[in-house]
Amino acid sequence: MRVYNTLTKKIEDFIPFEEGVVRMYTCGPTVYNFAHIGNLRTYIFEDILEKSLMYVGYNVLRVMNITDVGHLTSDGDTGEDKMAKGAKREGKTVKETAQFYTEAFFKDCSELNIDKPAVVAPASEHIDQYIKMIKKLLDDGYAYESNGNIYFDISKARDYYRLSGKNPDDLRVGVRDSVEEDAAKRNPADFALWFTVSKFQNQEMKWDSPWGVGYPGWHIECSGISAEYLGEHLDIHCGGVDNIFPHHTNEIAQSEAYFGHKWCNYWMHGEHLNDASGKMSKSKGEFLTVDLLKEKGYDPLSYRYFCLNSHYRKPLVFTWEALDGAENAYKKLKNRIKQLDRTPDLNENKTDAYQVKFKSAISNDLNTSSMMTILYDVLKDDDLSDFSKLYLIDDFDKVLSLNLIEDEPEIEEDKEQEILKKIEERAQAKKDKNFALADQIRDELLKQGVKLIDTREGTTYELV
RNA sequence: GGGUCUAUAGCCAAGUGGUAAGGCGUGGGUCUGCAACACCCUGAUCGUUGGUUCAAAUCCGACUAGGCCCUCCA
Repeated sequence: MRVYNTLTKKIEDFIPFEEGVVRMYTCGPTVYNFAHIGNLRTYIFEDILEKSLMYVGYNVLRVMNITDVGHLTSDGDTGEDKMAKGAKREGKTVKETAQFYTEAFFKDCSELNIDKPAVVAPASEHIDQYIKMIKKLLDDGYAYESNGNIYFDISKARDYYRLSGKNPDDLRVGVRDSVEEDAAKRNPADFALWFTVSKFQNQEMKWDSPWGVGYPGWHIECSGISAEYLGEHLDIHCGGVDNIFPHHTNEIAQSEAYFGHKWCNYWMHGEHLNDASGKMSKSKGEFLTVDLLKEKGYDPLSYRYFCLNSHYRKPLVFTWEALDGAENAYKKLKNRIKQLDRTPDLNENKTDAYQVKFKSAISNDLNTSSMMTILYDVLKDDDLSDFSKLYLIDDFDKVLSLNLIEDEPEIEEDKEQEILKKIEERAQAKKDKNFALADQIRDELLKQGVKLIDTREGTTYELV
């Protein structure tokens, strides 16, 4: 399997530390509001990655954090704490808010067929782990205390900027107006590991620590949780591109300082979903959620299809027109599959070749678009029995997760008789050229969820 | 200002040096009482411009346009 590694900026062979096992960490959501479909794009990518790894034979150990402790509300560090603001808006405690949006997040995921990682770790439940790490970083001289807070000294880190490719001399502190410089830091680029003093004294969630009552910095959360569940070597770390700097950069600095060796070999980042005006955000433009798509009558899986037709490392522009196209294509695809004959008749030597092709699409840095093409090739192959097609589609769907094959809905005996009777009546009406009656019967059945299909061999039906 | 990514038909998109996959849409057609379904046909020389090469969408340079990041947004 070959993947693009942000660390080396190259597509390289994937080799895990332990043969056959992949330790994978994915940054999870901050649960102060609903996720928008742009957020979800990244989770779709990670889901495809996990399933692809399993498809080619790896055992995947995957961990995701849930950020439920204080972070800031706006893009800069002004404003209220995100969690606190969310809670206030809802008239709930921070904990209740976190709970509510965590559930909402996983509900969205499930509608998009995104599997829940084996371990889902709320940041607020791993404070001891962060304290343990921070202590060691202080002991080893990587961190220092200043004005009540603990900071990481980036000058001690090995090649701090290597993930982001940035040049420290060119970084500007406070490029965005809303960002203020923290005078307590030795180097403006140092970052906080533990706060006891901050602009947000009204934190609802605070914990005791050797340095006083306070709360952890954002970055230590992922390093801590990852260390706790996945140990000192990580194979793949994922997230959105916006996390490359500073979040992942800081994670590398902390974790490697803590372990004393290289920590994670592969860094993979999902590109953003943009709208016509650029980056999608919760504060601007239409707030696109899975629920909104459903309200507008879309199948959430049409959005998954839309994402799979593109590549995770390419920015994708969302328009309703594009989603319409995806929904149309997705429905057509499912419809074609539905019409395949399920009589067992497997053509093994032919299916193998397609599976090899599919694997090579996976190996090509998760080329989902090619995977889709192979799927269409299978459907079009006249030398393949319907059963073989279904076998392959079912196999590919382990990665694609588009519910391509659905069980035939069970139908009761007398209900079936009734439908067949109606079809008879309609056939007679057509014979008599009584098309009004024929159409009426068709409409009535459709209202009951029975769609008639006229073919040369006669009329059949399907349940919709 | 710096970093980074992207640029292929109306839209999504494959392509990793040998003369442009696939999907959606559009238009035309077959089938049909009509419709739906299905099926057939239908389109681009690859942002611009230099260069390397027998050969470039594919490699290198410049330019143009756009996205994202530069302290807590996936």
